[in-house]
Parts: sequence; C-alpha cells; structure tokens
Amino acid sequence: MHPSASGANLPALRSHNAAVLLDLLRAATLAGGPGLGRPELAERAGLTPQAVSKITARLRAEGLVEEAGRLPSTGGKPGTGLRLAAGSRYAVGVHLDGETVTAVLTDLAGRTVAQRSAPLALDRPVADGLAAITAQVREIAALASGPVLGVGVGMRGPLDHRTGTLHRVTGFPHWEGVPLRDALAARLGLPVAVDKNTNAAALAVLAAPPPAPAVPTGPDGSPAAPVAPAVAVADGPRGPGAGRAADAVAAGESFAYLHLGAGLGAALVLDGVLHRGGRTGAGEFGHQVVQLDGPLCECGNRGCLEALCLAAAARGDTAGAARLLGVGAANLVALLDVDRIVLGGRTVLAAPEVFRRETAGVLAGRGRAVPVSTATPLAVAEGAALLVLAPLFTRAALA
Amino acid sequence: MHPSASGANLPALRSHNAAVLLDLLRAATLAGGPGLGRPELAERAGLTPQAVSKITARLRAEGLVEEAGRLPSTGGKPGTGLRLAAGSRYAVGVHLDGETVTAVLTDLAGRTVAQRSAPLALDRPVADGLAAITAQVREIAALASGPVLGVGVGMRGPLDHRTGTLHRVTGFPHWEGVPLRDALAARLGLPVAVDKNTNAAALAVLAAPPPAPAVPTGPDGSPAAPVAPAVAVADGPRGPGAGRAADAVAAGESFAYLHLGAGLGAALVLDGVLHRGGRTGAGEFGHQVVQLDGPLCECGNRGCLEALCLAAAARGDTAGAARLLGVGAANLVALLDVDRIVLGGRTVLAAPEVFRRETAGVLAGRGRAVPVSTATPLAVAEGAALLVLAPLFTRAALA
DNA sequence: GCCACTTTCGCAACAGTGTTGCCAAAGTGC
DNA sequence: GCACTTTGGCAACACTGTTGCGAAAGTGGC
Repeated sequence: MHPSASGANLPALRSHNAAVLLDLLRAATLAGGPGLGRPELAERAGLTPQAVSKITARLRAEGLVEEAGRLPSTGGKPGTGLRLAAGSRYAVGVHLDGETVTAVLTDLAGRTVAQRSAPLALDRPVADGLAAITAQVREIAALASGPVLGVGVGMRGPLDHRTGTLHRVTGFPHWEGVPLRDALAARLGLPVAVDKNTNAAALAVLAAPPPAPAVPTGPDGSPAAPVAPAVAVADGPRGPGAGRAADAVAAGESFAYLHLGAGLGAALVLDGVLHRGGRTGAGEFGHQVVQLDGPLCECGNRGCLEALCLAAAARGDTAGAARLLGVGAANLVALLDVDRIVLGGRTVLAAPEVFRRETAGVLAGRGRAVPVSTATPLAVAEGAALLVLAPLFTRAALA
Repeated sequence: MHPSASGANLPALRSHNAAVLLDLLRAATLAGGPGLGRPELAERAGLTPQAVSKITARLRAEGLVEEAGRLPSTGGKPGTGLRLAAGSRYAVGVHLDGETVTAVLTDLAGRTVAQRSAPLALDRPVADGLAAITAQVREIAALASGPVLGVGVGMRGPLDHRTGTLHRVTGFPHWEGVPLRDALAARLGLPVAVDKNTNAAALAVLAAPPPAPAVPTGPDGSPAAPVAPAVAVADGPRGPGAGRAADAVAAGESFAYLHLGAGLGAALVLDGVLHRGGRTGAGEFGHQVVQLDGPLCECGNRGCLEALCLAAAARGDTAGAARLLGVGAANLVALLDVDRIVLGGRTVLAAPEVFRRETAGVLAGRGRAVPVSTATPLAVAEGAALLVLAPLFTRAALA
C-alpha cells in the first residue's frame, strides 16, 4: 500500500517476535524431542526470558503453542518444554504437474498428514479442471481435525504469484489468462496462493529439518508424520571445518533448487528468503548459455543449458545430463555462494542418485564442493501448503 | 552474538525507524530540493505524522537532521522541509587499486567533498604501505568540518569483510594475512571497514540517486558536491511501461555490478541489500563456464568468461569483450531478474560507451532488455566510504 | 478586510511492547 | 536437611508509536 512502507510499529514488532518464536518452535517440533524451554527460546531469539514467557502465553491462548512436558533438569528447577500445537491448524497443498493433480494435507508444522492424486484433463473446459481441483481439495481438507487455513498451488511457470493468473500453459491455450487463484478461492471459500513449482519446492526444502549429518533414518516414531520428509539428505562432500554443524539451524541459509522436468528451472533461497526477482521472473536457469557456438535452442539462442541437458536425457545419457546440470550449478554456486544444491523434478527423480553423484562431482571438480541432495516427489505439493503457513512464521513472502 | 538473534525489542524498533527516515531524508537531500515535510515522510515510511515528528525531533537533537526551509503550501499551513545535516558527519573512503591509493572524503549524505590519489609501493614492506595509506587518510580527513565517523577500504578480493584480513594479494606475497582493518584502525584511532572493490562499488551505485530518465545533466548547482555522482546514467533500452518511473525510489531495488579490470568480478544487490553469500564469496562471476570446450583458463577449467573476455580485450577487440560480458550479464539477468546492470572497472571505463552499448545489445537480443549504465572511476572509493555510513541508514550490512 | 477552510505540527493522555526487580516453586548435590 | 541453581510468573517500569485535541499559518471565497 505505502510506497516503501518500511516503518515498523508496535503491532509489527509483536507479530515479528511471535513469528520468530514460532519458527524456533516449529524446528523443535519437527525434531520430535520434548520441545524447547523458555530460557533456550530466549537465548536463541535474542529476547529476555520474561518476554518469551509473555509471547508464548499469548500464543498458547491462541492455540498455536502447547506445553509438551518437562525438560531434564540442569541443576535447578526443570523447564517446561514448548512446541507447536501441530494439530491446531492445517493447510492444503496442491501440485499441478502435467495431467496429474496431487494434494497433500499438512499440519501446522508443515508435516504431511494425508495425500491423494488424481488425473486432470487439461484438454477439457476450464470449468471442468477447476471442478476437479476443487474436489480434490475438498476431499483432503475433510480429513483435517482442525481449521484449514488455506490452499497453496504449485505449478509450472510462467505465472505471477501476486495475481495468481496463468500465462502460456504449454499445449492448452484455453487456460491462458485463467485467474486460478481467485477462481479457486471463490469455489472453496478459502484463501488461495499460487506460485511456480520451483518456488514451492524450495519452500519445502527451506522448511524441512536442517541437513543433518546423514543419520541412517532411525525409526523415530513421531506422531502424525506417516510420510517421508520433503528432502532426502545425501552424504555429499562436506566442506572444510565439518566440526560445527548443528548450530546453524535456519538462520540465513542459502541454497538453490534446480528442477529438471519438462523444462529446466531454478528457485533461489538467499539468506533464508525466497528471491523472486523484480518482475517475479527469477529462476530462469535453463536458458543460460554455456556453449557459445552450441546448438540452436527454441528460445532463439545457442547453447542453452536446458536444450543441452534435455537432449542428453532424451538420448538416455542420464549421467551426461547430470554433468551438464553440474556445470550450471557450478556457475550458480560461484556467483551466489549458496550453501548447498537441491535437485528435483521428474527427470531427476527418475535416477536421483545418478544426478546427485554426477552433479556433486562436477562441483567438486570446479572447486565448489557444496552438498548436493535430491528432493522428494511430494516437495512441490508440500511447499505449496507452506505458501499458506508461511505468513505465520518468519516474514519472507510479502511483496 | 546470539545464534540466530532475530528477535526485536524497543531499541531495535527505534533505530530501525530512525534509519528508515534517514534513508528517505538522504535521498531528498541528494535531490537537492527544499527537503521533505513530515507528512510526506510519514506517508512514505508508513508511520503516523506524529511518530515522524517525535523521531525527527530526536534526530535533530543529535544533529543528524536539520530544517531546510518552508515548503510551498498546498492549501493550508506550509510544511517545514527536513533534510540531512550533511555537514555534521563525514566518512573517508579508500580505494586500493594496483599501485594507487585513492581517498575521498564524503559528507553524511555520501557526497564526495574532496579526493586525492597517491602511488602505493606494494613491493615495499607492509609497514611502509600501511604508513602511506594512513597518511592519505589523515590528510583528507583533516579537510572535514565535522567529526569523521570512520574509514572504509575497497580493494580486490578475495578477502573476508568480517575480519578485514587480506588473502592472496596477487604478486605481493608479503601482504598475505595482513590484518588490514585492525592495523589501520590502530594507527588511525578510527573504525575501519574493509570490503571487496566490487561490493564497495555496488554500495555506491545503490546509494546514488535513482536512475532518472536521462536528463542531459543540467547545471544543478547543489552545495558541497563539486565531484560528479557515482553513476553516469545512460539512456539504455527501457522496458515496457516507461510511464511510471520516479516512485520506485530505492525500495527493494535489484541490480548487478560487473567489474572488469585485472579480473572479472561481480557484486549483487538483491531487493536493496548486498548479497555477500554464505562464505562471503558471492560474486565470482568471471569463472562461469560459457563455452564447454573453450580454451583452458588458469583456474583449471575450460571456457571461463573471464579468460575469454580478457583475451578479447588484450587483442584490442573491445566490442568483442563487451559482447562476451553481455552473454554473462544475460545469464545473470535471467537467473536473478535484476532491474539493471552497472558496469565498472578499469577496462570498462577505458571505453564505457562501447561496453554499455554492446552489453545492452546482447541483453536485448536475449530478450532481457534491462538498462545498462557505467560507474564512475570514483565509485569504489565512494562506496568504501559508504561502508562506514551504512549503519546509520537502512540495516543491510550486518552478519 | 474578513471569515471559513485546510494543513501542519506539537502537547498530553493512552495502549501496548519488552525489561527489570522480585519471589515462590522445584529440582540437584553436598 | 540445607545451600544452591534454575524456572517462570507477578508487578512496576521505561519507552515505543497512536490517538485526541488545539494552536499556528497559510489559501481562497465573499
């Protein structure tokens, strides 16, 4: 509303601090332990314990936070563990991929509670497609044991997340200009957010537990999390100084999510926030030129990474496609100094370990040995749900 | 200090709002008019007029802000123009470039008030070099008619701005590991900040008046600004919708500064903040691969942009070097969706218009027609001074 | 010339933030 | 059993921006 609108007042400060604490509590909730005590919350947030007491009292009154039990004593009165009241609110995430619609129901912590898929006939009239999406959302939302805050949708670009209107839906011109966000919101009576599949997947990666040093998936029977987490961490090459790892939780993390499916795109999380670019067009990764005299791409230029990569994949040279992806990733890591690379998309997930290994190899050969991991097939849907949950947590998606 | 330390309290809110207003007042001061009235400040900052009155009263008491006169009436009581008390504080910026040291003295608004250059014999002992730099700073600081807040230094990387220690000073191994920041601070008795030349120049571009729609440099005799501004704006290709231009002042601007001198580097300003990267290594622009089977670079890879670009420049093919720079710039614009490109560095400034035109041409050919401009030779020194002034304005450089 | 109107801007009272001082509760360890 | 440590809430506090209000100082119509 305001031209720059960067001034802050007391309500802004209040919601900011609440979001900071909810962030910390969400991470602790996903870790599955007895939660975080007020003193530790205060230490991590940079607030006084008394302030934390006040804020968490408000959050408990709103039902967003609950006491989880007693913490082990450290020589004095044992603390009270706090965690997110994960079952108090829910969100629905939808992934529109080709002719499939996948919907997930997540709890307040972003954990997937239920999922379902169905075909989506994009060649039929728009109203039919909207009805099919609406039905999927309604059915999965009915499984929630608490209020559903909204619906997020992730799909191929280009689209503008600020208006939620579709552009150039490849092969299906009658979807051009459909105001997907408003149409779904009207049918569902819920807030709807729409974003590119790459951005959604990046949000899922950002929200996932921090990349732990490759523990072999112990049977951690945490409640209400029957589905695998959004990111499968691989024991990639670790940089120098691997001693300190656990403390850098989520404060200013930077990574790139590279998505190789029908096309090649990227999403960038820099210093903990998703970078969408001035005209919401950031992440055009596929049409970077990596071979000046290379073959002509349909975009009109020569030597685009996407054309080379897809050509290699099409002729069955998976490792070659992965190495080309590695070249682009190395250029990106050099330019942005991101902490890690996450790969996703249908082509990658058909042979995740090949892509992970070959990409990491190229990075190491270029002196940019950052960890490489692969996302899970549900990352886009789960990240779409996070579009709805994000406003509760640290302010990142505004604009 | 704190692990994440993102919680905010009242002092933090206070200094944030003060910084926001100082930002707006700095821009108005550079524009040279009668300053900004309190109601307009309130509108732009998203605060109430009464809050602006309180905050500006504090800032006036500190001597940072002053009343500039009366504003034209709009039908009621005429407002009081406010602007930065530009002469109340000063900063010194130092540019170490090859064997030359250039120092500037800037006022609180970042305008250069004085400049001087001297040779710097890097082959002599470190103590001699430090003494030469110190002497330059002392002499130019003596010209200030108010307190000097500190000294900023910009020079070639790699270096870590958090410690201010040098690494790999090409050709002069005895400078390896010199704690430049602390050594200068001890000799000068002033705070010192050190950063890469690219980052410094990007700060100068960020702090310069917004890219106006190419007015032909009217003789605007604004006081105490005898030197040209840090950026020479060129009438590059403007995107669609060139009607609205003036309102997007500095709120979340994104651009890339590309520096072609002894090497090829970049600095990135994304959403108004300088992106330094997780290991302070962002901006490695020169060793991106743009020709998979290209000539071997000294970094060990093939087809690095820097090698190709410098080779073209070395054989006198300025336009060719510029077009190669354009290829890299187009890759960058596609990935990050920045609003504009700024070129600088010795090689560029030897033929700025050729570089600007050819680079812009390649961008337009790739469908990425963003404005391209060139920086002035003083940009690095002026940006170095801004390293000192930055903490007073919108919080960007922390970490 | 006078008056109604608009706009600026400070004073005073206010609501609400995190902070400080204090104290009861509840553990550990000698 | 007692000294010590740690937790965490209550109350008073300092300080933030906000609201209500009124004086000052212009413009414009009559």
